[in-house]
Amino acid sequence: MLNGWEAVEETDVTGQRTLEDGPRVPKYYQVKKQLLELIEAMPAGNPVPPERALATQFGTSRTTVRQALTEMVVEGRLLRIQGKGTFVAKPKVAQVLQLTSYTQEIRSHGLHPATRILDVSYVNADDELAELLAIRSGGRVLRIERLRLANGEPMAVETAHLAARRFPGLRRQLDRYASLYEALASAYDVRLAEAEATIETVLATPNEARLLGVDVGLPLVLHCQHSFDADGHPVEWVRTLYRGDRYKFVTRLRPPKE
Amino acid sequence: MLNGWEAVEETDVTGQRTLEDGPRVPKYYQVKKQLLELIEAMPAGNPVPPERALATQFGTSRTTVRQALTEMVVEGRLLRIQGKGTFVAKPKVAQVLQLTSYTQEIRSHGLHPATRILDVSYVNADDELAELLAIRSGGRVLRIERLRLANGEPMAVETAHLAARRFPGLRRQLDRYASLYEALASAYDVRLAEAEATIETVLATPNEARLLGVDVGLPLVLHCQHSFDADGHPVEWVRTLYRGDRYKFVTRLRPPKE
DNA sequence: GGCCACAACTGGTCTGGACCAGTTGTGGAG
DNA sequence: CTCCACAACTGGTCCAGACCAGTTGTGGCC
Repeated sequence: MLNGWEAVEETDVTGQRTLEDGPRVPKYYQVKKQLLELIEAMPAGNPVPPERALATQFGTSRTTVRQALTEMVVEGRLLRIQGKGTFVAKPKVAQVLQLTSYTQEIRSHGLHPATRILDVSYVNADDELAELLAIRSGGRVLRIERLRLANGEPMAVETAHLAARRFPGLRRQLDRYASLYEALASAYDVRLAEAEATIETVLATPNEARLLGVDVGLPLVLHCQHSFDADGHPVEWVRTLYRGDRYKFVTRLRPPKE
Repeated sequence: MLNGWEAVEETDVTGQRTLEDGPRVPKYYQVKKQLLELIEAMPAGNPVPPERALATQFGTSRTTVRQALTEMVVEGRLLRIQGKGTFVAKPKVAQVLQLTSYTQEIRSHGLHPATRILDVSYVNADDELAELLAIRSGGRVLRIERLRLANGEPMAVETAHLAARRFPGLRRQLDRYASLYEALASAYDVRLAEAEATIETVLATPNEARLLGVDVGLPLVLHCQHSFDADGHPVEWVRTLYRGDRYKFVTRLRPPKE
């Protein structure tokens, strides 16, 4: 009777019952279905019963409950915080795939954007990066690592790479302007005209998990963007890790050119 | 000595050793790092030692090894088949986000495309679908569910929805042409001009897992596409589930219109 | 009321084991 | 040689338990 969860009627989960006359469905998936029904009418932020209570309620092991909960966390339906509990998650943010600044994008969702600089340093380009930035192998590259937040909450880790030779003194210019794109436009008269991007699923390393405030192994969306100016010269290569549980992406499609 | 794996020198995993003077790193993550090194020089298709052998080799439990392997499967580095074993996976297919047919797209990767029709039926549109297709709520919609394969291997499950009223007799026309888009062009003089798409991470349900030949809970990429003709009228709404371990997506970005 | 220690609670990791489900190999019979 | 039954192997699911790590509540002291 601690949180009132014990008062919920006990549900028997029949692991062997099929959903659609097909082969057996895992027991944890049955638990997931029932949990989805349970949270259906709950507003974002609403607490969900603790794992141990759910295990008792469903008459199953905590491992099985955890597996169901984990899937719902990955899909962005639940938010799990060690020591605090499990809560119904906010809807995903729809990120438009276009060349715009993070700040503008987040503001368009009515959220308050913030950025924390994690590291700014010069590194030497390996073969791959050199080719992307059209510099010689080993050339100097400015590397800017940033944590992107919305309403104080980490949403993405972004690492930008720009050729030092093309943008001399850029590191110092960063202090004068509100954003990298503003610095490029004002100090170097360079604006992004086009980019090529790839998107794929990766899992959070311990480092990334720490930065984003998530558990190790949570699926992230890796977005790598290769940007060009109006003359077609490469400007930057940016690698961004978005929380897969917090984002959906929107884009416009056209037929291929002949 | 069954497969020669026992001859590999035993590695001691120190779960408490930190990677970068930060907090502890999970033991399974250490195992993952070592497995990544192990498979680094292996070609696609190469077998990986069985879980039980790896558990012995690393001096850890099978659960811990499984957790590491699972992450590598999710990331598309390994392919796991029940009863057979675990193998180094093929590189991801880079899918360009544009309006083109599945067949053309797969062929451009030098793979052999195939499509299996799972279901073709008329359904009544709910409010949301009706709005997407610009028909009244409850109106008739042709629903086409297909399994997309490459070299005989399932890659995606696709469900297209089109307004029956706009395309009378489309169901019968499907038998005359090689693809839906060809049928639309030839029988109705309709070509897709533009589409709006969303992309997000979901996990395979038991049904989807069965169709795609993967395990329940594997992360998939959900791609929902709302397509229009040259006059801006909606043509279709398509929901496609791609294997997140097999695909990366490519797109072109431009600045937003003022 | 504020502070602190401790207990109780929460989720995260790991162990060992049992059992299920799919694949492959082996031996015997025809 | 082929076929079949069975054993051994593979990965998938589930259990119970222990322990770790973070959060919150409680009671006692000032």
